Amino acid sequence: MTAPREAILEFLSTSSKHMSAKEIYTSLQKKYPGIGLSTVYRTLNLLARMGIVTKLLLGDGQSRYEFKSKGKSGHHHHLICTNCGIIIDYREFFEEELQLVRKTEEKLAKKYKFMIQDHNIEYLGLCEKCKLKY
Amino acid sequence: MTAPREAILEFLSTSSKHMSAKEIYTSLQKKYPGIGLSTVYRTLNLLARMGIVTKLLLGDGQSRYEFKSKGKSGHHHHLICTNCGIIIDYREFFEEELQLVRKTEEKLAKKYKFMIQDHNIEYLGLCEKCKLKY
DNA sequence: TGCCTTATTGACATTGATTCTCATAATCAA
DNA sequence: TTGATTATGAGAATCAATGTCAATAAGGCA
Ligand SMILES: [Zn+2]
Ligand SMILES: [Zn+2]
Ligand SMILES: [Zn+2]
Ligand SMILES: [Zn+2]
Repeated sequence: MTAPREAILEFLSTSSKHMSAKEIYTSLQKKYPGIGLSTVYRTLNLLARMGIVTKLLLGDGQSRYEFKSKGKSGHHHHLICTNCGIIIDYREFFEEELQLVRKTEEKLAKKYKFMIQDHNIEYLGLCEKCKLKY
Repeated sequence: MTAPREAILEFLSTSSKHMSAKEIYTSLQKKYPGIGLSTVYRTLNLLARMGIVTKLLLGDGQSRYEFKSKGKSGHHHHLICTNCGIIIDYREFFEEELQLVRKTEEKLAKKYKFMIQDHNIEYLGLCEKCKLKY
């Protein structure tokens, strides 16, 4: 763990969610001048490969990253407005939902001989504001 | 519906899945020379906005598109190898999953005042081959 | 049918996020 | 220290996707 990496990880783990690489880079300049954009990208990819952060692909032209906090309180899925791009983290799973995910993972692992490591579930639609404007 | 649009839609609806814009463009050149790459992109975005094709963001640097065939036999979710990128469409555990998706949609719609239009569910892991090489 | 308005097309240029390159600097185990 | 190894930062390069714009095509109407 080097200083730039710690700075990035520390920032991600305390910041609000779903930041782009450039947003992270800019935010870090204030407290950590001199850090390079390349390092931000490299570190984010590294942390993603290590399973410490999640890389989100939301179709707005840039990847977004969020710290993957452990435990039930951290894990969540996304509700995304296809018009304005707002992202809502929701954690109100049905017990059934967790059970089903586990069961599906098992079945898929067996049938397709995959080693399943993660899942993404997202719902897309229009948020309260964008609903009105169609 | 113009000729280029029909060509793209016809191609997508009969081709194998998950094609990138450039792959679609190249494939069409054979049967439909003269079609422009811009037109391919414009048409894919149009069809995606119309809900006729699905735009997939898989993190390999380019969007992929698949025809969204109606009915239970068409709708599916994805199992993706994070190492080699292979994508498996799975359709089998559908009844339970569909019920749960509907129930979750209702709950989210009410709580967050969203109008939910679609969902993505994907499982990530290592495929049979990539499992061995870690 | 012929005319006119509007939408679409294709070639090309441009943008912009991400990755690459490479010389310098930090890390770490003897 | 010392030398081998890895990480860094500045800038260049890549390349998917979008924008521009003149030329075409579509579609409505007399
Ligand atoms: Zn919105
Ligand atoms: Zn989130
Ligand atoms: Zn694989
Ligand atoms: Zn598919």
